[in-house]
Amino acid sequence: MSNFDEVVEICKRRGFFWPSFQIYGGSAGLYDYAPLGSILKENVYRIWMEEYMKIGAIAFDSPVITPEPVFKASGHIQRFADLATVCDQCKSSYKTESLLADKGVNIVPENEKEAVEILVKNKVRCPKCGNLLNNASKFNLMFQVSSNGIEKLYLRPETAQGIFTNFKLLLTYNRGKLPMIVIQRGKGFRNEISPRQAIIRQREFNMAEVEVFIDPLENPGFMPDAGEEIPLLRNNQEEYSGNLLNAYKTGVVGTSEHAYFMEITLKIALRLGIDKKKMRFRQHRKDELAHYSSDCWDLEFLLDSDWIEMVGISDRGQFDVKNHQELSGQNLNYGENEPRIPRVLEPAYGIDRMIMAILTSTYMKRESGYKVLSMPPEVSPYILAILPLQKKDGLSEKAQELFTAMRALEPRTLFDDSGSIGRRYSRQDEIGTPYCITVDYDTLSKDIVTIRERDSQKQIKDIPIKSLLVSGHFMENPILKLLNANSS
RNA sequence: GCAGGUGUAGUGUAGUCUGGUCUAGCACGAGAGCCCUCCAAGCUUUCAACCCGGGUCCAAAUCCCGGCACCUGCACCA
Repeated sequence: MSNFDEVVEICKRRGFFWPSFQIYGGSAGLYDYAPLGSILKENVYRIWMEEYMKIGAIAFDSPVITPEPVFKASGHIQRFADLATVCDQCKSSYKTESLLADKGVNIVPENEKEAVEILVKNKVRCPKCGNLLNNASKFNLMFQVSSNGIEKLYLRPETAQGIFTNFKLLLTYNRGKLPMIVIQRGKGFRNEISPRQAIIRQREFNMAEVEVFIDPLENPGFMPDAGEEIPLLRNNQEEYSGNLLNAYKTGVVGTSEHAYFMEITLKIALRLGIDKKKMRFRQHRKDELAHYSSDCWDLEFLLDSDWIEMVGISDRGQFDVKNHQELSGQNLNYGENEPRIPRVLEPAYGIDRMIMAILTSTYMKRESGYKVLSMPPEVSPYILAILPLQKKDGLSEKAQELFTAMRALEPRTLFDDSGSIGRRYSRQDEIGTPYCITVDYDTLSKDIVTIRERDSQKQIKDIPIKSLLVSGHFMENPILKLLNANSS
């Protein structure tokens, strides 16, 4: 079993995620977040939002169902619906556009009919078997929603357009000032031909997008600190390793704002517990850039031996706002004396992929073979488990009593009295709970408990219960500092 | 979408080739209990599966067809 397979096995068994609708045989590319995963996902979103609010972001939330004109303006109707050609001899399928490009025909056909005409006229053959090709069919990567039959509606493939279409209102809200950072979390939908690798490639997925609106005439003043070093792979294949300030200064990253948001992104990934040794930034080649993008750096994560895109930080320039202005006829300019279209930098986060990165980064096996998810406490679904040393002699009841009191203070608290104490610790290790409180005979006589830390398996004994039953986050309890000092 | 492979309790698997004591075995898991003063110990006991539909046959987990799902490769990945 690969590392990835082992993590997926834990996730299904313990309840991080499950394939959806299994009683009807399942459906490709759709996953449920199970009880533990649902909490984990919220933690990821919370941390993401916190980091952006620290730099002044404002929040937004728009519908997933979106009328057609929005995607006409954004270019998704044209560029997101590919024409596909299938060889009727060997059944291989191709993107019609690239077949034509290979033949030296640089026309993007508008519809099926035109595509067939061009294919036949140029005698395009199947690259595999040499058969003459004569068909084309439209494959839309966006899901269309049926409605009254007049208005065409789509499920959004990205959350961004909801923000762009509200640029004017958001700008007013922001007292007319740029730069303006708008964040939105939510679902995105893409009709993937072949969804794969559990929650890595789904048809419905969780996104967290940021649109940074910048005055094209002014320096927005975003400048990275000399923070963590990270490998950067440029689109000319040159590799650079350094912090993002130097990456900007040496011209590896084109603008200071691009470098700045790359740094914020790296900071979030590290806070989530994703292994720095398994991350890199990679710049898109010109031919792989999205239709709206002029430059893009992905934060990638190494999953077994494949690099997976987690975050795309894309320079969308004036593309979207400009197109919405043209198509809607609304004035979307910024500035009174010298009206101008803002330009946009977009960090877009694939939350499900980040979750997979967290899980595979923090997964480890003890020498005994037992498995641990050593997630940062703020990320793990539960922070605390209350465990009686044994079930008998009133220990279970005493633990239950403490649990009820603790859970009122720290809701991310579990109780478990089944099996043996070792088994209970192990269960908590496997779902990433960083701290266990053990109720033993001293608890009955002296109201003191033992705290056990997940990664080191170290314990501190003789903790008075009343020092735990204090308001405020459990994570900030000074007792834990003691434990961390002891275990290091 | 194409080609090949696979599909057995919550998880991982045995059995499939060669149809028949398979009323489907094992391990982990989960539940109840016993035992136990700290890292999945042991004991008793319970729960739980042949992906779905059709066909062949006296008889199908096993063979055939269709569907669905998963895996690998190709293509796709805004």
